[in-house]
Amino acid sequence: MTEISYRQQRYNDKQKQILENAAKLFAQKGFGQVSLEEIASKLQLSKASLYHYIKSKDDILFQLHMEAMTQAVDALEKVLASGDSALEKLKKAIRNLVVIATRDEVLASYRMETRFLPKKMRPQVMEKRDQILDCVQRLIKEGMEAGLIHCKDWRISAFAALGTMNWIPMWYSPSGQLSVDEIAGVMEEFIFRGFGITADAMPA
Amino acid sequence: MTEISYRQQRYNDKQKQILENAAKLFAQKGFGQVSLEEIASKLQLSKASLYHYIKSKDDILFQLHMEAMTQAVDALEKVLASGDSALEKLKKAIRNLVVIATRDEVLASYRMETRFLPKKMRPQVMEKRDQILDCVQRLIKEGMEAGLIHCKDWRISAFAALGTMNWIPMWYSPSGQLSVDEIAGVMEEFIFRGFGITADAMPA
Amino acid sequence: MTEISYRQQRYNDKQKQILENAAKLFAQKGFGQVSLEEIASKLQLSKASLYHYIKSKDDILFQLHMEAMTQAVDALEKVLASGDSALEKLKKAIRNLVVIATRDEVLASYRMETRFLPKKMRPQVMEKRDQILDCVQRLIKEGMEAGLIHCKDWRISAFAALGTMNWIPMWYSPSGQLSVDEIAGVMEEFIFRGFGITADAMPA
Amino acid sequence: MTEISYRQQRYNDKQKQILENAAKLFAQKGFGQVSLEEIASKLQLSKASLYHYIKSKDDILFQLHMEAMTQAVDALEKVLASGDSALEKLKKAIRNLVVIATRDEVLASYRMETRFLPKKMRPQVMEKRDQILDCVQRLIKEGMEAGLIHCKDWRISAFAALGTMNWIPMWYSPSGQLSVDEIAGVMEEFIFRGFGITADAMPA
DNA sequence: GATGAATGAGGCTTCATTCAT
DNA sequence: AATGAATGAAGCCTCATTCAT
Repeated sequence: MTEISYRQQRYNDKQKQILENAAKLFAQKGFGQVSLEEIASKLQLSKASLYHYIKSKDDILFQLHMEAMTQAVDALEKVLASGDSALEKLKKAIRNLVVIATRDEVLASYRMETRFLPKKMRPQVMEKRDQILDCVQRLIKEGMEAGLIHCKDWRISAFAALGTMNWIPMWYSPSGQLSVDEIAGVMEEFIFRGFGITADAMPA
Repeated sequence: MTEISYRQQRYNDKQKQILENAAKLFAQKGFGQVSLEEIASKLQLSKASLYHYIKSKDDILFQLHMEAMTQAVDALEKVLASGDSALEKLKKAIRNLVVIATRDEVLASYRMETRFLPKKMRPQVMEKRDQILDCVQRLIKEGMEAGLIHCKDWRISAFAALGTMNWIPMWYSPSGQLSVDEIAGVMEEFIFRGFGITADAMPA
Repeated sequence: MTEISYRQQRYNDKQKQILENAAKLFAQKGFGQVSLEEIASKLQLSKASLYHYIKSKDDILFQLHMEAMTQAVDALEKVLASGDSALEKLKKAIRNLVVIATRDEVLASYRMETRFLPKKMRPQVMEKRDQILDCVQRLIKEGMEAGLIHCKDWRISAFAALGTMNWIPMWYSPSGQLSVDEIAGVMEEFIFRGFGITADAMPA
Repeated sequence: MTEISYRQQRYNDKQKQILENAAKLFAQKGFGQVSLEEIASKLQLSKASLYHYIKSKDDILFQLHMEAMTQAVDALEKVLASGDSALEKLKKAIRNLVVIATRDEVLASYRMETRFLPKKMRPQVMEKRDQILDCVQRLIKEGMEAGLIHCKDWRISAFAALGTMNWIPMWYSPSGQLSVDEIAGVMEEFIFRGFGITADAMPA
C-alpha cells in the first residue's frame, strides 16, 4: 500500500508540475503559441512522456480551467460561509481574487483562454463560471440588503468589479513597485467606492 | 481619375472587410486559432487572394492594433482638447471607451492578442499603448488637481478603471438587456465612485 | 506597312528587353529564385503584361538558351569558315567565348540553368549544345591534323577548355582589375598550353 | 552506452543518407527545383519525418557546402603539408579535386548553388571558399618559386584550372568511357601545361 | 516509466497563370 | 496594350499524437 501510494504520489506530483508549467506558459504566450515540446523540455521530459500524465493538450487547458475556477469558487464560498459582515466578506473576496489574479502557476490562463476550449469541454467550465458569478451576486446582494451597496445595475457593476481584477494579469509585474497586498488595497478601495459604499462603512 | 479612385475605393473597402472580419474572428477564437483559410472563406475569397490586400497574417494583427489604439487615442485626445470640465472630460472618455469596447469590427482583438505580435512590430504598438495611458493619466491628473479625484494610487486606479472597460468584451452580448448607453452609464458611475468623486460633483 | 512594322518593332524591342533582363536575373539568382513579378517590375510592367510578350516563364529560359547557344555556334562557325590557320581559329574562338562568358545580357544563364528546362524543350537545346561541341571538336581536329595539338584525350581536353571559360561567370566581376581582353589573353595562353601547343607555334 | 551509440549511429546514418540524396538531387535539378517531398519520398520517409534529422531545407544546403568545402580544404592542406615536391603536390591536388568533383553524394551542389544560401549562412561558407583559394595560391606560389610555373597572371590561371575541374559535373557521367583516374590524368596534363610546366619537369 | 521515431493534418506564403476590363 | 483581381498548386514548416522498444 505504501509502495502504491508512493508511486501514486510521484505520479500526481509530476502531473501537477506539468499543469503548473503549462499554466505559466499559456499565460505568457497564449495557448496556441505553446507547444507540448516546450512544456516537456521545461520539465526535462520528452514530448512523448507527457502523455503518461495528460490526455491531450486540450485536456491540460480544461484541467487548468477547472482547477482555477474551483479555487475561486472555494475561496468565495468560504468567505460567504463565514460569519463576517457583508462588507468584510466583500473585502476578503476581493483580496482572494487579487491574490489569485497575480499568481500564474495555476490559473492566470483560465481568464483569457476559455475560447480555446473544445466545445465538448465548455459546459463544465461554464457551470463553474456561473458559480463564480453566483457567489459574487450573493456577496453584492448581502451588501444591498444591508443598505450599504447602491448601484444602478448590480450585474454590470459586478462585471466592472471582476474586470478590475481580471485585467490585472495584463499589467501586473511581480517586479513592480507595489506588493500584491498594496494592490489589493487599491482595488478594494476602488471597488468599494464603485459599489457606492461610503468610507465610514468600510471595514478597517 | 474617377476610374482610379473607384478602383482604389474598392481595394480599400475589401481591405477593410478583411480586417474587420479578422478582428471578429480573433476576438472570438484567438489569433492562433484563426486560419487565413477561415478569413478568406468568410469573404468568399481564396486564401491566395487575401494576399492582394494584406502582407501577412501578422500584419493583419498589427494593423488591427494600430487602428484600434489610434481610435482610442484620438477619442481621448479629442476629449482632452475640449474646453469641458475635468469630470465632463472623464465622463466622455468613459463613454467613448465603452463604445469602442462593445464594437468588435476593428479592435476587440487588440486588447488580448498583443503578445502574438512579432517583436519587430511591438515598438510601434507600445508607443500607442503608452499614449493611451498618458491620456488617461492626464485625465486623472486634471481631476486630482481640481480636488475632485482622491485615490491611494492613481496608477493602479487607472488600471482598475481601464480593466472595467477592457473586460467588457468578455461578457458583453449585443443581444443583452442593457443598451451600450446604459452600460456606459453604469460604468461611469462605478468608475467615478472608484476615483472618489462624490455624487454632487458628478456632471449631469 | 510602316505603321505595322513600327508596332512590330516596338513589340520586338520589348520582348528583347524582357529576355535580357530575365537573363541577368537568372544569372544572378538562379532560375527558380526569380519571379515574374521581379522581371516585370524591373521593366515597370505589371506581371500580367509580360504575357503579351512571352508565352511562359519556361519559354523565357528556352529562348535564352537558344539565343545564347546560337550566338556561340554562329561565332564558332564563322571562325571555322574563315581562311585562318588552325591556331588562329582556336585563338579567335577562345576570344569569342570569353567575351560571351563575361556578358550577362543574353546568355549567362544558359550555362548553368539547362536543367530547369522542361523536358519538352530539351531536345532542341541539346541539338544546339551538340553543335557547339562539334564546332569545338572540329577546331581541335584541325590543330591535331596540323600536328600542333597533342593531348591524351581530345574530348576531355575540350571539356577542360570549355570549363575554364564557362566557369568565368563564377568569379568574373566587371569591376575587377583585368579587362575582358586581358582575361582572354590569359585564358588563351592557358588553353593553348593545355592543348600542348608550343610557344613558338602560337599566333601573335 | 552500446545502446546509446547504436541509436546515435542510426541517427547519423539517416542524416547522412538525407544529405547525400539531397546533394544528388540538387546537383541534378537545382536547389529550388527539389522539394523536401521529393527528398523524403526517396528515403521512404514522410516529409515531416525529415525534420527529425535536419533543421530546414536551407540547412541542408549549408551543411552540404560546409562538408564539401571542408573535404576540399582538408585534401589540399594535407597535400601542402606533405614533403613532396611542388609539382607532386600540384599533381596530387588535381587528383583529389577531380575525385571530389566526380562524386555527387556530398558535394556536387556546392559548386553551383551557393547563391541560394540565406545571407546568414554565407560568411562561414565564404571563409571556406577563401581557404580553398588560399591553398591553391600556395600551391602555385611554390611552383613559381621553384621556377617551374610560368604564367601571365597566376590568379586568372588558378581560376582557369579550378574551372576545368569545377565544370566536370556538367558533363561527367559515371557510365562514361573514361575512369575517374583517367580523367584526372588528362586534367593533370592540361593544367600542368596550362601553367607552363614542361613535360620533362612533370612528375611520373 | 520513458523516449526516439514517425506521421497526418494543417498553417502560412509564393507564384505562374488566366481573365475581365 | 495594359493591368487589377483572382486562384490552384505547390512549397516549407510545425505540431499534437501514436507506437515500438
